[in-house]
Amino acid sequence: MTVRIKDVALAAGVSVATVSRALGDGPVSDELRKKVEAAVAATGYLPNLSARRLRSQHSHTIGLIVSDIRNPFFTAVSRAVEDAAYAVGMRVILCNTDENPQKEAMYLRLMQEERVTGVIFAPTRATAQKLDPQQLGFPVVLIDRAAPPGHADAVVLDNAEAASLLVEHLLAQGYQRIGGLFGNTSTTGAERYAGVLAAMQRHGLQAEARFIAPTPEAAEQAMRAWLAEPAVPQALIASNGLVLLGMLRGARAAGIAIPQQLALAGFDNDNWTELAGPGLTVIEQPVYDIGRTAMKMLLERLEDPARSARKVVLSGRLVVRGSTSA
Amino acid sequence: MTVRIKDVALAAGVSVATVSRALGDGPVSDELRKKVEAAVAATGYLPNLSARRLRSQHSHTIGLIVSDIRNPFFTAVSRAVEDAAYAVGMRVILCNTDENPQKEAMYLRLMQEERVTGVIFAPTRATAQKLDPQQLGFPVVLIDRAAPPGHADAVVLDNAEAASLLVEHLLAQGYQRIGGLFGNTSTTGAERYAGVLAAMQRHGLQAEARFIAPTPEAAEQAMRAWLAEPAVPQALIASNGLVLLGMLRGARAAGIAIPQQLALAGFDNDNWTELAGPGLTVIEQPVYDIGRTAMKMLLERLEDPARSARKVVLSGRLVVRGSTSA
DNA sequence: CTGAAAGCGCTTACAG
DNA sequence: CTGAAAGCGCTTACAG
Repeated sequence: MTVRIKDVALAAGVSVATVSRALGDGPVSDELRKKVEAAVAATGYLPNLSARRLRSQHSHTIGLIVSDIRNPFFTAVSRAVEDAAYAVGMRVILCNTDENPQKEAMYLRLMQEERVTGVIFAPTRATAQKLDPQQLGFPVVLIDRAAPPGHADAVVLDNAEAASLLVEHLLAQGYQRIGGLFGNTSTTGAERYAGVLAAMQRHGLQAEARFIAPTPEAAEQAMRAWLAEPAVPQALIASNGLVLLGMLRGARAAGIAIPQQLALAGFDNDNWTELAGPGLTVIEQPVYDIGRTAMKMLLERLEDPARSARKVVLSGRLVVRGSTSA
Repeated sequence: MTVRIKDVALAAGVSVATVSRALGDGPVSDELRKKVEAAVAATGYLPNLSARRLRSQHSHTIGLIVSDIRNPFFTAVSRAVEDAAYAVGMRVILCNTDENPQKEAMYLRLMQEERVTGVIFAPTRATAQKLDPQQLGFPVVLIDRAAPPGHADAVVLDNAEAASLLVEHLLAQGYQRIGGLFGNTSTTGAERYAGVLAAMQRHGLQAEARFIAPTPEAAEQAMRAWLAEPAVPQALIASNGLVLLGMLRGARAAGIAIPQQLALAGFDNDNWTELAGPGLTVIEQPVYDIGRTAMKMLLERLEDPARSARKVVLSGRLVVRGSTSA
């Protein structure tokens, strides 16, 4: 039925070894290479990748494990990872964990069964803490979220710097009472809160933080609840784009005018932040660059498995819009 | 180094065949099954999926080929496909073609080399026309875009109905001179234009259409050019969310107030359409349902390869917002 | 229910 | 440069 390398060899009048070499980069005379190419064309041969992987012990496959591809941050990262992967002849297996440690464990196990070349992973805090790339059997590059120092390669945003940009901007606009909603499943939410707090404290101020599941739904609910309370901060910060979306919806539902009654800002320069109302002030992450860099680090790690773990820290860019103009 | 099925057999004191059966659904006595399970746990055995695929001739892998995962429509479809696939023990290979027939050909070839179980595909018009699932060697379910009738299974929106909903709404609002920007790479843009035209003609009216590359950039540019001309329609329709985004940006850049100076509507209920300005009137597609249905059709096709090609047509929902209130 | 053996389709030492 | 042969790690008839 389907044509195998043996059939090509027969058609070309050479051995299967020669066909294999001609298809790869093996040493083959021009004459035989021509014959093989003709036979491949004549038979319509297509190599069986499973056989190739089994025999060569190279899967040429990497795993990309994120919480939800529908988060525009991960969508963009994923596109970058796939571009970079296909460019070097690798396949990508995409997994959505929904911030669920059990799903993370399941997919990590799947990655082992696939004998992947490596994995790019945005883990929950719970999983990041007990992650041991050594015993996983493949290199891991963390994105967006960091593990304990020295544990794994990582590409992250400079959260302290970005939070500081946001806080300094808000303070310059005259806001003094600043708070925020932060995701509670990853290190990222915690780091961004820490950055906000540190920046505030440099000015002798406090920050009021609440931690929630990093979804629009949870954020909207928390926002409504907060806005119903007596003393709401003058400016609120969201720890990512999904939270920011929920907060905006919550503010609108509560009839709160932005920025007249409340300033709103956050992380992730998602499409809608430019277009909603007066525009939302955000930290733009270099999303494509994060994915591309993660892939690059993975390839470097494969080149040199022994080198010490390194963390690439990228800077965000403050995009000022109307949502924070007092 | 890595533990193979042979090692498990040795540890359990049984044959490799028994281990294989115990791991699968083969007939094994409770006693030996227990032994095997203990040996698997003790050795930390993880099956090699490449070997399993090669031997069993089942890849348990499906391909998902779309133009760009960053289009929220495909993002949502992809999530649905992946959920459904993992639920039945299948892997998904995601490919971005950028509406480029050459990339489409390359990825279809890759799918053949992967010996995929099937493919879910949103092809360009060029590729859809010459697509022959028979000689591809695996079943194909088209999404968003149709092929010539009877050629392949497909899950599509009822574009004529949706376009009609949009047009009737605009007419009811008092708009008579209606036009639009439509994507020129897929059947979808053409079908949505045809739907708009048909609905207009039922009222004895014409529609002014322009065809462009379905990207925000191309749409913004076309929009700016259009708005600089003397006679612009009273209401404009976008054939998808990316085009709509570009049109809104173009209108804003030109200082055109929506809906006061121009009504704007389109396809795809992307997040930002709810939040931008007065809100944009759109056709909401059942995005998750499209992905899930495509996967379901693929599984049915695998069950019954002989059944005739069928097309599932899903209805869109009109979401009226401020962008079309005269 | 169980095991020995063949074989899925390749790549890669090993000889020449 | 080329070929014959081994073997990657499994599953699955084939016997018993």
